[in-house]
Amino acid sequence: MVSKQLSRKERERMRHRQEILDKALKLFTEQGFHDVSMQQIAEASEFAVGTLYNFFESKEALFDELIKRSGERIIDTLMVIVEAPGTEVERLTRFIRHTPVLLEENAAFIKLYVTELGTRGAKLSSQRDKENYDAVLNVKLERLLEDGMRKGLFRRVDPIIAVKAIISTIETLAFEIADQFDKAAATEMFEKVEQLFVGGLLLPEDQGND
Amino acid sequence: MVSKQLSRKERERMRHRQEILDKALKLFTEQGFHDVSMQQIAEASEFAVGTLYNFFESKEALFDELIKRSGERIIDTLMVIVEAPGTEVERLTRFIRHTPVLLEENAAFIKLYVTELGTRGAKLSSQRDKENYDAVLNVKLERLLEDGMRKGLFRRVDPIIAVKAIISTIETLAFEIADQFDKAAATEMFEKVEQLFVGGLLLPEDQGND
DNA sequence: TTGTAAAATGAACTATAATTCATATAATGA
DNA sequence: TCATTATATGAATTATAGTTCATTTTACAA
Repeated sequence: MVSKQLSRKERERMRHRQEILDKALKLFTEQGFHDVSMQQIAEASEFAVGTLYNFFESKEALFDELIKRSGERIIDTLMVIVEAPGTEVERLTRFIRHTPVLLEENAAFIKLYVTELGTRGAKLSSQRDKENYDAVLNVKLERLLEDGMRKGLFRRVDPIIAVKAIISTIETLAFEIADQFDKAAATEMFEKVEQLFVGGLLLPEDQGND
Repeated sequence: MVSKQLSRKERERMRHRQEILDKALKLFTEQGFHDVSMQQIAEASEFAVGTLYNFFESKEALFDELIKRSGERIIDTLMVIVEAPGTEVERLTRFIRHTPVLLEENAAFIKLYVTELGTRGAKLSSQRDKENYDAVLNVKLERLLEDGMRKGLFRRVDPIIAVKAIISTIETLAFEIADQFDKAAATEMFEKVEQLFVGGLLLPEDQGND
């Protein structure tokens, strides 16, 4: 919000920083946090190990930055979709259908996010961030379902369980196809997810509207 | 199948082996594969590091054994349930409802299984075993759903997606509660999962049968 | 051209942890 | 009791990887 005028040098530095992050993301995605060494990141980004430490406090700090950057962006996007105008059915539908777009733009990152921080495990400090994001998103989705039920759009189910089912399904499938991403295939896949959940949550008399 | 008559010495050795596995499981569950050292396992099981290597080729071999033992047993149990007699609705219901029982008997192991090998990641050699088990189980569940759809019991959805949704939801929730397991709470939780999926998959006219 | 500061370097240091193996201990049976 | 074998031990070895820092290189302005 503040800065706009960065000197050439500063911009250069940002670019270098980003290059390191990009290469690190690729490696972490392929091999996982533990199995990537700073040496490897240095070689991949064509800097010396020492240089990495000019940019990042530690290996974990580098990783955290990776998570924070893209993680926040993705969660923000989803948040906007969940809160957009429209009926609960429309909003839930859009939420599920948006996954392929996210995947297209962030395939490598999403794979990392899901592998290292996905609904399980708690090994890294950035796990905390992830949990905070998720908590907020989950609550919003729960509200969405509750509202939908109140209005008689959705069948009555436990909203907490339903949200967890939806999120874990999306994460799992997203992970599976993040490698060899194909937009058409992904779109088709998440339309089926939508059919499963929206079709399943919708009250019988409302089915076949879409 | 073969052995029954083990000498006292052999039995003793098996017991020691099992003690090591038990302590290792506990540690791996709490801290993850990478963050547990052979030293720690040695201390916990009250053997020397060298002794561990008399029982297991390597740290990874120890881990693999852990996965293989309980993993096979659990998958076998689930397989039996999926293939038991009854309508598709009953079989799917029993499958989902059986989770609390599994959790009760194998809380620590399930947590490990899900954390280190859960639907994501591919870091350890035992991942291969896990994938094989899962593949077989998934196919059986897919058949179950297909049969149910053919008979008009279930709404028509993509069975592959549906199975992945069911499995990932169960795994995620199982992981969440494996720590502080409470039978009653777990039972209630998985009844809700059942309502979500079975209630959602069931054709409208059949709802309210159970 | 040259002095200074910023950036980059990578060998060396440190820490950690898997694995080995010469040695000690215990069990067994003649 | 003693010889033999199996089992257990843990210090030493090896390997790996995160981190540091004295030195070099580069960028830039006077």
